Amino acid sequence: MGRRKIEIKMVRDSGSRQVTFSKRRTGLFKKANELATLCAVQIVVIVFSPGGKPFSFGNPNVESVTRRFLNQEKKPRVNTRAAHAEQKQEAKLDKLNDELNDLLKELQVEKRTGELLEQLLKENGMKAKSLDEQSLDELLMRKEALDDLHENLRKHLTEVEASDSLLLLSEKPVKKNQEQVSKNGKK
Amino acid sequence: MGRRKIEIKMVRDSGSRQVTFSKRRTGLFKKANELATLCAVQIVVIVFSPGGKPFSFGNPNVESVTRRFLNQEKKPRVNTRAAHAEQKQEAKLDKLNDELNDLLKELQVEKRTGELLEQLLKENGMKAKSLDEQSLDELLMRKEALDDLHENLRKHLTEVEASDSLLLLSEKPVKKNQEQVSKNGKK
DNA sequence: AACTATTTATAAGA
DNA sequence: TTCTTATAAATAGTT
Repeated sequence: MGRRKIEIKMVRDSGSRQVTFSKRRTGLFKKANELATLCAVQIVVIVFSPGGKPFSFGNPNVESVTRRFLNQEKKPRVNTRAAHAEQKQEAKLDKLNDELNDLLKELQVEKRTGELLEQLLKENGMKAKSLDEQSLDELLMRKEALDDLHENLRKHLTEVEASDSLLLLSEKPVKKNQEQVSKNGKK
Repeated sequence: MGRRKIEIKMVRDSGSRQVTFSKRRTGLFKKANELATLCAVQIVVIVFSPGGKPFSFGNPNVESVTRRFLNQEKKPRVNTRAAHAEQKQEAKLDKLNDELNDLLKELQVEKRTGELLEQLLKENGMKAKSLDEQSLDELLMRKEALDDLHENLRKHLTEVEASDSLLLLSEKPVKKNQEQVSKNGKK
């Protein structure tokens, strides 16, 4: 049977998802290592498994490359100084806050779905009857709507962040001889 | 002539090395994005080109994941005078980030519960049978674990809000859009 | 963990 | 940099 084409969207089954994660993490790290070797460049890959366990790869190591990235990004400073930096700071907070709100929204939807499912399950169990078409339909529709929401959220965040997260990070301070352009360092 | 096998060692010619870098960087970021999408995980890739130019990809963003990783590694805090304000700001960002991670964790649990319920529901519907003791037990245990997590999250959020979060959020003005200057690539 | 049928990635060449 | 193409590599579904 071999390999089959798949859609790039979250793998539903958690078991399969874990397997996919393991396989692809291995492949990704291998690719990262090849790139580092072939081109003699510094690289870092950090990924948290579905279970929250951290995995990382770094050439020559995670710390130094991360530090280089965080530090060198503060050079390209525009001259609006404090005002500019502050604006970026706000933008960053806005983003984190937006993410929080989006997640809260999604969590709410997820909980409602869970409640519905539990309810259906209980009724079904009590009556020892099978589900009717309507319930299944509603269930599937909710599931789809939820998946779409999640997908859109993820895509959106990736798009936005990928394009200017660096810019935001670049505003990071660390400039000692500057009054107080607080930002975040790595902590 | 198409693709040919190559040894994984530094490419001598700088021109070819740059070409190889560009192609593989694109491929690597694509893989990272697929992994993030397929498994709904946080990931960061940072790489410096042969010319020293930084490129990065992050889901949901570079900073959040980097912070999460560095935080868990536990870092000693360098501390000096002028760094006070900066530290404060940093602490706020860390808190927001922690909230984000907590929510992500809860969402994950919520989804797993949803999966389990859905599965049980389907099986039950197909077999037209009632739930067995074991399934109910597992369901209840999951419910409890979820409730505990939720409770902890609530406490945490309350704590944070009481101290800084609200102040922080209220401080920032209305969200203002800023043009995105994509300095270094991501894709 | 292995096994493969296929899909993807990519080294060369233009 | 972008495209084309022959092949090398990665990997989804199974066992």
